[in-house]
Amino acid sequence: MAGRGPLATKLSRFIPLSDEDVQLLDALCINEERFEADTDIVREGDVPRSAFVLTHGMAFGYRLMPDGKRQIFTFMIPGDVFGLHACLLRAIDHSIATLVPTRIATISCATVLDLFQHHPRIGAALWWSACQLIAMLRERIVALGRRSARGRVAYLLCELVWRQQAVGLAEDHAIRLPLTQAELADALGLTPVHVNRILQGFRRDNLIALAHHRLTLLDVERLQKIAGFNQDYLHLGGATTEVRSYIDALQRNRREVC
Amino acid sequence: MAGRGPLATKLSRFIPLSDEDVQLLDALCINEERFEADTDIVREGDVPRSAFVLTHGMAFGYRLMPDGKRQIFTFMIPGDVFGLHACLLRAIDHSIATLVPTRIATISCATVLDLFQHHPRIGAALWWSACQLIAMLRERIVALGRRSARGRVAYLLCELVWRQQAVGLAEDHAIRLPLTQAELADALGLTPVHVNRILQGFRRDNLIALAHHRLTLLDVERLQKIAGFNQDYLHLGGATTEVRSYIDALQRNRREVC
DNA sequence: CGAGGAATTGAGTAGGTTCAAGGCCGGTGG
DNA sequence: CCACCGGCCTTGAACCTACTCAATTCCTCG
Repeated sequence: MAGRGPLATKLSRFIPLSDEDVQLLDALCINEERFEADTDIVREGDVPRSAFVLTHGMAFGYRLMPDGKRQIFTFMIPGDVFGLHACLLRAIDHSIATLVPTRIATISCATVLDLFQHHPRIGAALWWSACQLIAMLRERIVALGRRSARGRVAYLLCELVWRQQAVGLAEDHAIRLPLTQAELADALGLTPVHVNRILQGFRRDNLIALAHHRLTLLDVERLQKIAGFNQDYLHLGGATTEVRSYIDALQRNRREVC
Repeated sequence: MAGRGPLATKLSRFIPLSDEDVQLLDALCINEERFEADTDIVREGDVPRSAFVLTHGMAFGYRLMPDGKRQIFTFMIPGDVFGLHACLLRAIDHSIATLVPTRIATISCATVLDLFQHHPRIGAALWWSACQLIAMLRERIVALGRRSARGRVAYLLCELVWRQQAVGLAEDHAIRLPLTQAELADALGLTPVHVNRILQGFRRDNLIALAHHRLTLLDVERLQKIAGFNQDYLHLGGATTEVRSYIDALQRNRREVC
């Protein structure tokens, strides 16, 4: 794990990567672009040029409504790949902005295709990360559609902590949370005022500690119960042995051809 | 277009397919399994065996909460591919059920991988359909998070009509809509009672006609305004010429290798 | 023709919003 | 070092959208 970049760290959750794989993934992240906090990386209507890997910092995907309301649908943390699917489209249908100073590596569409064609193991791992993205979107829909405000807040806090744990950025259920209550509200379909009241309640009940952009989950079990869910949807278990051996076979074939 | 199956019809929206491609896609759909109405095709916790193509009928993806509440996040119509991303996972995190008698073709995971490796144009088109799925999930999040109940209903009715138009199943903004108001409610995060009142209002305002499971949008423009959106997110415009030529190049390379 | 699910309607309620004001805190400039 | 400023957090009170519960009617299908 030592010296390994966040992308390799994240993908190795799914399937063990060879040294060669890790080097390749780390190499993809060398050419980083730096963005200030509160800056758009991608804007609705842009023509897709490439996929992105977030290596440091934090960002979010959002859309603005005609009346100015904002909905946030994803938070990106180090190791997250995004825009992978959009390469084929005419125009991006949403915006992405940073929350803090953030570094982003770009991967050209050609490189993406090359990875899928020539590096089955990495391709599979990227595919898996897309699964995870889709599962998170589904979970958000469930939260917004059928969970109470308390349940929504509990769910989002758990998700953010679990994801950061998966890339080694959390220690003992504590993470840096550079979000305002307004941003939490825009992610959860609530108003900032109401998010505030709920966070107050959680603090009073000793469920969380949250101050100075630092969040600690004090009672994960009870939070999960409030949210009515568990972390299965993040599919952090890694590939089954069948899938692994299948992918390794592909990888061997590939090498023999070359 | 004549004689072409719904999958080929849908994918050719994105990129022109060769006769060979069409034959291949149609062949994938020959082995259909038939399901009754109101039957689970996939259940939460199942081990993924294959991807699916819905060829006739209609289905939906949903999740049940511990307290029995249900959230529907996707409706599948003919031509839709699903489970494509799940092949790599240990367990499916949601269920899928039919609304009406439905036919489903299964595509083994191996076939999926083969399509991506050996048929770049089809692979790209499947990729595009995944983009569309993701975009629809995002749109649902926006709807549940930031649209009023009226806006949500208007949005979903438009989406269902537009999607059926894209596979030639709608005539003049009219479709078959085999949903109960309870199912609409579970997709929109509302109660059946409230959905009912909103539909009443839409009928009174001559926005829609809806009876006997047949829906007609009488004033799409006004509905769009109520929903505050347009159909860009479905990415029905097809690939740009650059993308097309790039994919065609891949296809040629592939052929030369073989 | 009868039965059961779906649609419809009404009345009362509640969870979350809106509006508005005040307090805290970190950063900046003198 | 302190004073000021602006953004964010916090709190209160009134309001409203959508929910709940319950009863009635309508369809559809056997």
